Amino acid sequence: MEMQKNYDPRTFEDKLYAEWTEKGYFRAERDPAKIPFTIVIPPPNITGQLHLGHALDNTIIDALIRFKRMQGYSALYLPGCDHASIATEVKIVEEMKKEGLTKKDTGREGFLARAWQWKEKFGGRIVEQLKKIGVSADWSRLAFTMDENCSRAVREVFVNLYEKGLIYRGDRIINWCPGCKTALSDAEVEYSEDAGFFWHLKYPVKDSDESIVVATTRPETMLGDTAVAVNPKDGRYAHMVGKTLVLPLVGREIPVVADEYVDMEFGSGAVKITPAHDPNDFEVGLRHGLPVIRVMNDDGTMNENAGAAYAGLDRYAARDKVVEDLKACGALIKVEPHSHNVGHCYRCHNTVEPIVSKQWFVKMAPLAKPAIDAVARNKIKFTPERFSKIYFNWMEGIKDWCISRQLWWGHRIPVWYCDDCGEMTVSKTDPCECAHCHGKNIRQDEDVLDTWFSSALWPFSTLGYPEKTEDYDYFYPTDVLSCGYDIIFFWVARMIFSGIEHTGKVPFRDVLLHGIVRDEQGRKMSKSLGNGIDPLEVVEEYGADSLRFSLVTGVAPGNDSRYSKGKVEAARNFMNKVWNASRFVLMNCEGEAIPPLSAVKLGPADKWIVSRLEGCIREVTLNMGKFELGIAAGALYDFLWSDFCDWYIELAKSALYGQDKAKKTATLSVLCFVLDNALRLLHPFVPFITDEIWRNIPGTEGGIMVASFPRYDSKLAYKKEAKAFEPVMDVIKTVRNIKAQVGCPPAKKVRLYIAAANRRMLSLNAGAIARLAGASGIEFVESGDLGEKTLSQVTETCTVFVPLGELVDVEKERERLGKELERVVGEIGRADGKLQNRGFVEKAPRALVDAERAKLEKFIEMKQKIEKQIRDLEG
RNA sequence: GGAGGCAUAGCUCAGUUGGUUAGAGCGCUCGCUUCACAUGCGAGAGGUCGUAGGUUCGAGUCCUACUGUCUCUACCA
Repeated sequence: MEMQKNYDPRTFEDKLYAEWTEKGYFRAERDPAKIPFTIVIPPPNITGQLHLGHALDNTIIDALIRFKRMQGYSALYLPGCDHASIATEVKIVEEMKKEGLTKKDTGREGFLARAWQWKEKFGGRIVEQLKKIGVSADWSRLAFTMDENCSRAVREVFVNLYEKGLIYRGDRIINWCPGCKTALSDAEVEYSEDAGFFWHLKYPVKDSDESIVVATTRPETMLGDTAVAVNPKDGRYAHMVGKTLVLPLVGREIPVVADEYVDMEFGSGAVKITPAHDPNDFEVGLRHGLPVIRVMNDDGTMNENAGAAYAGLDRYAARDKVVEDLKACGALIKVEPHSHNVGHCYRCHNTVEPIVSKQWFVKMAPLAKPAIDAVARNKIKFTPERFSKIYFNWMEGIKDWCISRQLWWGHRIPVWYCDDCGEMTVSKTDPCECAHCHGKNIRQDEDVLDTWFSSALWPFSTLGYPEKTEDYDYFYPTDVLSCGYDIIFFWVARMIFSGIEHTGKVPFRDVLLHGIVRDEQGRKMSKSLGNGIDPLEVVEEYGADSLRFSLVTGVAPGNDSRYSKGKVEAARNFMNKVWNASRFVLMNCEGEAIPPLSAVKLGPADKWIVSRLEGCIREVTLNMGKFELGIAAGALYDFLWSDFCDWYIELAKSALYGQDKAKKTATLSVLCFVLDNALRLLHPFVPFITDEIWRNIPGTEGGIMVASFPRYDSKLAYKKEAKAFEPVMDVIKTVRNIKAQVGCPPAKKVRLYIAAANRRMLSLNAGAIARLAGASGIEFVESGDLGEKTLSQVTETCTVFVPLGELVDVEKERERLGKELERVVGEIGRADGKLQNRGFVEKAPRALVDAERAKLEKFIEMKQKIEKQIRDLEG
């Protein structure tokens, strides 16, 4: 094969991917002779395109899958996409808005038709993008959260949970997004510290001069107040409990109640109670049988319960008017700035409102317990381990999960209401009559399920659940779940309790978490900052392998990382290095018969590199097993660049260009052996370049991705021999060092004298030493008494002497040093003169004076060194 | 309020169960158009491992406190 001088991934990546697909390398077979290894993709949303987070996800997973596949497992990487109910719906609504359309205009059917079109377009695009980065997923099993299988699983799970009493419908305080006009789960709310105000309000006691002061950050909610609460232990208010207050503006009479919830220390110690618009107040309301008065509409405007003066006003306009009116009637005592945490919708970022609403919930306590146990008993292991604490923390305090969404795109809730008898029919299949009265007047619930409800089933719904399919039997439970730590709550935790509840098994044994890929300055990538990186552009410029390698190198599990062009360039340079080392090996193999390693006699250098390779195989294998991909990749980088390229290839040149035919053949055999193994080790990380090169190595057959992963073997460790070879490298390094110290060009040939206790290894490799150190000849001596001036340096095993005359032309060197000394002395004079000048020292900026002093010191030091060099030269 | 991460070279980060002289990439300095590669080669400079204690024969690594910083989580109206 003719290899180009420079690595150019564009010439082969697409070609190879097509070939892999065509040959069916990605397809996972249910082979009873093999052990299955399964990872399901964290399904990307169909909302847009791939970002670096996906690239990282998929690089990690693909590396693990390729590793296991090469180790002989039946490795299944199961790909798919998520319908992303709310996220997609928001996007489609935005798109429609540009055309002047609303959901009302299209109606449910029309909207869903549009959504499916969207899915076709963007779902397909994501798949193409994943292919571009080399993902070896089994595309024949491509799944979608709303495809037939997954939808059936959703129905099955919903109905089973309902029948067990673990799904219920009720009026509860939920997070309402007035932008998306839907309920949200707790996990879907993002909090941020926003600047606001604290309004202190005075509520008068009925038929009395007394009053009670309460404070609020949301004054408009006072229109829905149905009580004021104080702590039962609070002596200040003991006499007030049971009295009646008159709610300003509204005129409603509300009681003063005593409740433990109230913190006596905070504020005035009295709290206004708005059961319909605050989760804590709702609980207080339940305990005291208070009315629940909802004063806000779904779109964030006030409703008729708020009173004629406010009905129809937006919540913020209503707030202003309420404050103004309270002020006018003297009920507003004071206003103070107050910053507090405000919840925002994770999709549209509007401020969410806690609102009482009739929604569907999953009862979490019974589900959380076994899910906690599974991790506590190590049936599921988090990597890094610290995330199990975060998981426990969340699971132990978990509240019921609000699963209904007032959206259209998603799995419609499988509940039908009967207009005749008023009963509910909950069914896995669409019923045509009421299960209770058999009436035909049934309507399906309008709402859909939280998108994470279906994602929670992903590891088994994609494998055929609830059917007991062959895939399910063979591949479930899956092995590793890898994703970013930012979706532990949304996804990982829910898969764990769902898997245990519905399949009786933990859905995976290992959870491998990675961090967030940030921008060069450490900021999160986001649309609003415009600092996002399109992985496809990186692939276009540097190739998929460089992107993949840069994403996993120097990164520890669970830690955030920064993307930078520099890192990708470093990875690209490494690819180029591998490319050229391979080119060197293959060029030298041309026209030669290469015997296997076992058929040749290995020299010291050969055993050294084989030993290093063995160590590398060991390190890579063990670290892949521990999910330490960064360490594994780093080990490969060092081995290939330093050990193989910088040392072994250079050492090999003596043999390759020498006269000893057997030695040359043995060297070629070693070069091929090491390259073959190194490429196979590297393949999980950088699949394209490794395959492109590997197939050209003499003796290899088929594609590298179905070749076997190298096994470490202590027979190849050659520990003693590798150690014995080190003095050779020490001598070479020492000579180079001496030359550099005196400014002798590395290529200039010098004679060497070596005093060593053990000469055998050094003399055996004299040719290599001469070549790599740039020596014209090597002579072994007993001591340093050589009868000529030399520079010497001591290594661990010997002393190296280089004749001074060889290093430099003494006359020329003396001249050069003289000039250098002259220059430095001049500089000293200049700097000293400046510093002697009082005006400069007193008036110039301090930093400038300091800098000048530093310069002077440096030049004086240089002068001394040069003078010493001249003295040494004179002898 | 609760929890967790991070703090190591100028910058970005590795450092696996505690164990020789703490590493890499980029940047910097010096020298190289050496026949695989200038996307390169050789040689360097640069670190009191955040602070203070403790455990240990031995601490970047384990423990405690503190400082700085980031994140998650709950929420006090």
